Amino acid sequence: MPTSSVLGELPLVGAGGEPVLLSRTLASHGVASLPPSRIDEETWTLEVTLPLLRTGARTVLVAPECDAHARVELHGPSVGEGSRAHLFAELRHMFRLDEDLSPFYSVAREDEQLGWAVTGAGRMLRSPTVFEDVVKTICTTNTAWGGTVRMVGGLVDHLGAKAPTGAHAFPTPGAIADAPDEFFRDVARTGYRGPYIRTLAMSVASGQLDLEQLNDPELPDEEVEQRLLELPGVGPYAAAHVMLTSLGRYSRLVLDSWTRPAYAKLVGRKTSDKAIERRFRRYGDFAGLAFWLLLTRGWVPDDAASGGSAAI
DNA sequence: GCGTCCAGGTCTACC
DNA sequence: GGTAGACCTGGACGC
Repeated sequence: MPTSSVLGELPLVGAGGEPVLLSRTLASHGVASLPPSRIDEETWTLEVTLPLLRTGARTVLVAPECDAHARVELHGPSVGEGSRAHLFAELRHMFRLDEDLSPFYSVAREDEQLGWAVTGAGRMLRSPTVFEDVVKTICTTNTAWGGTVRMVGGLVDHLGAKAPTGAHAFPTPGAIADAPDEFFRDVARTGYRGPYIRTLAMSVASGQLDLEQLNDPELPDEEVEQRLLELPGVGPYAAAHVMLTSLGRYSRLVLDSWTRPAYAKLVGRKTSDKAIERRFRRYGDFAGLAFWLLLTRGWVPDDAASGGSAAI
């Protein structure tokens, strides 16, 4: 076990003063658990390796402390105040603590199927960058989950900056752009997705493409979706997934090989995509989030989601 | 152990 | 605009 020290507290409260459930946020979607993150579903802790501002990376642990905040621990040697502030800024970004989910909770509170969510569910854990989330989402397309884990793990373990713990951060666009064809084919085994990921990384590394601009709240959903669909390897599923899990845009429904059967099981019959979209239209800008929450409620036992300290 | 088939989402060519 | 097939890998299955 690496030596560790307490770095500080992460408040579990949204921008509107609404509660943030650590367990629900960590279990918000599968991509959140891909390297360089690791989620322990016994203790509801997040271990993640993040790049520092200049060089290197550090591994931090976010653990339940009480309903009001989580405890943040640093693995390995201590860091200066600048790096500490940077790591906290990254964690606040990942937990979307700048987002006010109160408008959604106002809708959910009136809905018998979603009322349970107002205690702090619905907050999607995101990566430090949109680039990371887009690459990970491309790695989820047209493959089994094991393949996604292998591809992302390959990128992280071989191209990401190394922390003193031996763990690696997610690689920079430049590191991915510089990787040879053989790496994508023989190591990460990304298959036909290799050229997509590399082209994307080259565009971002060169400055030709700024994916982080998609965080701009002034951009309408339609434009965000269009810009995502223009990226190599990103189709309707991937665009909806990035909008939901990374960009805080909840209007699009993620319709894929898991959500369609899961919804069919829930309602007892197969339903067309258009019919599903019609049924969730009443949730307006939160249609995608409502759909997602209905399908994933069982991912966290209700007793584990009842309070931050309950999981200890 | 080997070969075959299938699932998975996106892209491209074709109608 | 809609459709078919290719892309690539891992897993399941039969022999």
